[in-house]
Amino acid sequence: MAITVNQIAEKCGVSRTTVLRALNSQGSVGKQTKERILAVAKEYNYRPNLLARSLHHGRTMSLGVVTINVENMYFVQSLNVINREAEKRGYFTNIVVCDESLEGERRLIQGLAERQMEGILISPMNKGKEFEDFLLSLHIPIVCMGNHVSDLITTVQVNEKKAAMDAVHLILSKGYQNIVFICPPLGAPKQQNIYVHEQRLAGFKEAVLECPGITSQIIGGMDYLKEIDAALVGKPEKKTAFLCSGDSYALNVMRLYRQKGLSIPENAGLMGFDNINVLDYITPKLTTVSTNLEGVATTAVTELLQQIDAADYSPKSIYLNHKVLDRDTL
Amino acid sequence: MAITVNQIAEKCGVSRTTVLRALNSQGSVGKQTKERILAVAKEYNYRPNLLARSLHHGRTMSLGVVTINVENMYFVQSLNVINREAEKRGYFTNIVVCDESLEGERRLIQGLAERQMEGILISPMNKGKEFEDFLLSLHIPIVCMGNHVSDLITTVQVNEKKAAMDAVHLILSKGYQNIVFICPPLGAPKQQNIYVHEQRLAGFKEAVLECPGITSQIIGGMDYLKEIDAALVGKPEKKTAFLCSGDSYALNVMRLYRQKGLSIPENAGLMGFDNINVLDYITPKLTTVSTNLEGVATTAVTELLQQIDAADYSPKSIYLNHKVLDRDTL
DNA sequence: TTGTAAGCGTTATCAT
DNA sequence: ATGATAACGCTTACAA
Repeated sequence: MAITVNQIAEKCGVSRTTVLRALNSQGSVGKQTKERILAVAKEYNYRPNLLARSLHHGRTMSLGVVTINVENMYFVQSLNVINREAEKRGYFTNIVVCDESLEGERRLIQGLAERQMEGILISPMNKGKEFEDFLLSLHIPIVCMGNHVSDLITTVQVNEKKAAMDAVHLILSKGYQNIVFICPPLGAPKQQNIYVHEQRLAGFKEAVLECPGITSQIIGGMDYLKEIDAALVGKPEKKTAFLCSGDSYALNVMRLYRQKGLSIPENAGLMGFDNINVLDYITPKLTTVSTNLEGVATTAVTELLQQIDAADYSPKSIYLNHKVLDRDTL
Repeated sequence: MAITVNQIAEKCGVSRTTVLRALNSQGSVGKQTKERILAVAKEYNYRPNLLARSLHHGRTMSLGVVTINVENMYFVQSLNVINREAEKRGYFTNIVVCDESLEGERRLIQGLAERQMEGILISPMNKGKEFEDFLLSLHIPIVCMGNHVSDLITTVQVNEKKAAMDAVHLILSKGYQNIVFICPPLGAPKQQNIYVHEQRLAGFKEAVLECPGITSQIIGGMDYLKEIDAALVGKPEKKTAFLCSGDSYALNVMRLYRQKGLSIPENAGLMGFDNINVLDYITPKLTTVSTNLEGVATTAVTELLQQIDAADYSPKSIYLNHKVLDRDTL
């Protein structure tokens, strides 16, 4: 469709080499010839074929990013950061979305590899030995964000367990005596990677155990809204707070309470996780934990680029600091 | 890095042709040879280089999508739809984000073209003759969503003008006598494409003109929150509603009112545009106009694929129907 | 100043 | 059943 170097060469009656020299202004080309070549290139709107170029020198200068269903908002806000950071270093960013399918994620990663991405950023939904082997077998620099898959792959995350413990401590410091941990991903199929949520669960359990006299409960699965009522039966005198393993779950709880004519935090405390952008628009302001999505993304890109550049890179586990945001729902 | 057909051939002491036949199980290959080849391919994890393949037969089976700053939420929700639709037809989707830079948008489009995308989907931020010429000069199938750039490029949109008129009529039907149209993009640099918002403005003006006795005002620019107070001076007895050219602006107004201790819709009516996903979490439920983002996205992909397949495709203007959502803020 | 030739990895055609 | 050869578009030695 577009004109090629060869065609320009033919039209101008010179060799491709000369055309190249003219286009890239390197080496020496006769003034007349150069003008003629540039004129033709412009007229036919020459545009280099980057596939061919990449094929030649083995570099695409492109990174692949695999995103979960963007509607989930979690992680979406990292995309800008990733893009900006990569662009600074001269890389092109290819984002693909896997629409919450385990198999889809694998296929997309494979596709990115076949398209010769120089590195891949991923917040994996898959897990397990087989998936780990798959990733390793690609022999491509990879960095995981959040979910952990392998010690041989650099993972950037926050210390989720510690974060959950801090959350529990904050809740207790406000005088709550009953804590319900809401973690829908626990109901996900076993093959699915819910490392982040498992860590939060672990932190929750440990923190609660340390405090005798506190009652607690765990709700997993996507029907959590329906289980909330049952959870409160028999604890009339206890001050209850919900700790949700993700802000959007907390927002759903908030909506449910509103629908029932109850209010937060008067009738129950509420706390989320992640500090997603939409919270700006929500009232009351949700108490939550910032898991520094932007920071994780930036670090992940930096780390990925290092891995691409350095022959002797060795995989790391990087923990960014989280921050408890004490706002209005506790 | 990864092993190539040539290397397999060498290792097995056969020609590439034979290797290919074995890998693709076409043509006939000796049983022994085939086994040997497959074994080596598996051992070294052979993975076809799609750049090379594409270079050969001139097809990448990939679409490019250019997204504005994803934090804006508008349009983000289309990404899933686009991806799903493209995948159904066997296409790979490459998303890139331009981070609200006019120049960045151009560079990315160019980059996608150089990477031989077979078609490009875009909700353009640029406009004008020069940009139009740029797009046309690429000689690649392109479909615009929302913003219009050229009659020679298929554009999928809703009738924004009509939608704005419908919005005004709804507001008036509720007894409001003063309407403030809030449209921050009007303050954007002149080179920026704000076609959608201009259409909404036009619809607003026309609808208001038809109703004598109604007072109205237009606030443009990003400082709209600061101008709201001034706008209400001298209209104490008039029932006022804000019509915002985008849901997020409306959410900001809502927040402002809340901060002042006022409430919506008691102290003022409020209406948005687009029906973005986050509205699900917001109370009171924002009255708005659904501009069918998903529908636009689906249609755009379908149209783009048609354009890729059919040699005789001719550009269209496609209008999807909008829907006024009469909810709780009027 | 200009050109020739080989190569990147894949595929298709035509031979043996 | 297997191979040789050319081609896709671009780059880079190495000549002339």
